[in-house]
Amino acid sequence: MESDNKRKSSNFIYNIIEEDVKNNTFSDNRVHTRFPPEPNGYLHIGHAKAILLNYNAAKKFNGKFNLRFDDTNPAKEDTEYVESIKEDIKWLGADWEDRLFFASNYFDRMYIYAVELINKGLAYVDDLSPEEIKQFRGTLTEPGKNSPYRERSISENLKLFQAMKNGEYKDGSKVLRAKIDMSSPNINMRDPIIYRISRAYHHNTGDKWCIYPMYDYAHPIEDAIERITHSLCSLEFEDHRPFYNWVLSNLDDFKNEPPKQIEFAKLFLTKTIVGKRFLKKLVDDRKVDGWDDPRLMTIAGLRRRGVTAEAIQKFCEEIGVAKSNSTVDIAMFEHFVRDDLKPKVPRCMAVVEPVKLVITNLPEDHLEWLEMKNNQDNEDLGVRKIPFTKEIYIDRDDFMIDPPKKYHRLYPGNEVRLMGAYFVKCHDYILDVNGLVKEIHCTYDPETKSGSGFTGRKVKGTLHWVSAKVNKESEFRIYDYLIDEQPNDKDEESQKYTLNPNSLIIKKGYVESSLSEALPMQRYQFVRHGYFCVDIQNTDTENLIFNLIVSLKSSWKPV
RNA sequence: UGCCGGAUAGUGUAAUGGUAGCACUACUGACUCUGACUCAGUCUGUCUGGGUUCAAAUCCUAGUCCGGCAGCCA
Repeated sequence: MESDNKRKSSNFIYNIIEEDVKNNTFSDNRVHTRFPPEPNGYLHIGHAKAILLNYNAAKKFNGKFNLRFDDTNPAKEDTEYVESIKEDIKWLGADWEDRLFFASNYFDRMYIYAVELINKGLAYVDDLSPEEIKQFRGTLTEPGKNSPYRERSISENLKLFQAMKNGEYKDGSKVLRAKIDMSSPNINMRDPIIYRISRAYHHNTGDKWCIYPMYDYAHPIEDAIERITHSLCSLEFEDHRPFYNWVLSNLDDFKNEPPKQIEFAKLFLTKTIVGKRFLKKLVDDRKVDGWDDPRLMTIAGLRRRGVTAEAIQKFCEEIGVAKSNSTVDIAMFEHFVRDDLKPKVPRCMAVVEPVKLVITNLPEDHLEWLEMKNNQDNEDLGVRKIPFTKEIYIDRDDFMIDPPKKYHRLYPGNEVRLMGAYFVKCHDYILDVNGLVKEIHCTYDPETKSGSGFTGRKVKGTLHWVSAKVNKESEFRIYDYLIDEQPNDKDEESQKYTLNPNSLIIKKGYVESSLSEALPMQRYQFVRHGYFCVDIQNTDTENLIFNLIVSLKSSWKPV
């Protein structure tokens, strides 16, 4: 739809690209984006925004999208993460085609470019210790001081840098720095370090290198080598942009059509922390069941929870993108999850907290197969049969002895509809020794059969139910937010948030017998409850495990 | 006390000098064999003060508030 398209197209990044295309800023009006993760952790919902933004920007302008691992710090990186990241991005639907790259594949060229900078008098080897470098850097309000090694000759720098590469110095004993301006008001321009010595084993290049380029130096080169046009990154790199441009403007290969760095605000969600430290600590402390625990907003966790890639895509499009930090209400995310699942999945009945209901005017061996549509909004999903018997289960909170006003469900003397079946009227109930309702006794009215067109009288409530005789026992994992209150950044930093002790509640109940053969990752709506997904690890069909994806909304508020 | 950003309903985001719109949330009501969905409606907004202009969310100016920056992390 045109208006739809127009609405989606309006964000400041698309506007910049559109302008560049119009002005032919990049030859042939090409557009080329990339997603550059460091393989040091799992991807989460915040990354999804960045991935899809890059991917959609390329797609929108008939451009290309690369996946590039920014693996310039072997101390923190691992192949395990490379694999999980590839899987997650593929699942999200961002297609890098044959353009999978690694920054580490450019190490040779980066070295040569560093030599070029030295030859131009734009880089020097510094022998200052880390502490000294810090001191010489100055502060936010005071300028830095030049290193005593700043004026070494080009030939000496060349020799020293090569020796660094050849492993002649200890880790941390020397660095290569860009020679810019120690008094710059932008600290990132105070002779930033571009190479350090580190003998860490690299997941890709092994022990070939003992010097590694720093992000600020490596990234513009990576982008330029891949001929990226628009290099999107998060807001905290805004201050780094001058150096990004400095690198490219001083390297002969990249003077033409250098990529443009554009910063945007990353995604924050209420009731959610996606910080790497936070996630890693939860996993390490076994507070959650691995990186793909359904309560985590990792891509893997969301996938296992049953959230669809389409829901995430739609959500990421709708939240838009801007330059101001903001926190999106988790309710918005949940809306798109429901919205996506609504027409797609079958609607069935499940009783999560069972209490027995006996239909006293039905014979003991009554078994009637009733036909139900699988999805009222999608006829393609067909119909199924459900067994109706004398004894059934309903959910405990659908019955009250002393109901409050406006309670539409079952109570003594009240009549409700059993979904897909008949009206039942409660005439009695039995309590157990603890005073808890043990059995509800009703009579049914055969004239009120579902689909019969009966209009004799109306009921206010319709209950879901499951036969007590023909059914499937199931486990329901009811998830809630991992954290109750939104912690501020400092809390996240110091791990001061409190975990919700009720983030996972396991309930045992019943589903319709038609779900007996449900397979892992199959999704359903359990009417009046929410959307559920058979757990991926649930290969034992004897014990079905359903993960709550998202509950249905409800305007019913018990007083 | 330095530099760089930012500020539009409760939340997120449009409007590129010309009717402040969309989505989510909340609340009303209608409908309902899901207290869902759907439909109808309501509440609520341009940070502040000046200026330019026929006309300002938009341009200028002075403030206020918020965020980021002093890793050999990215």
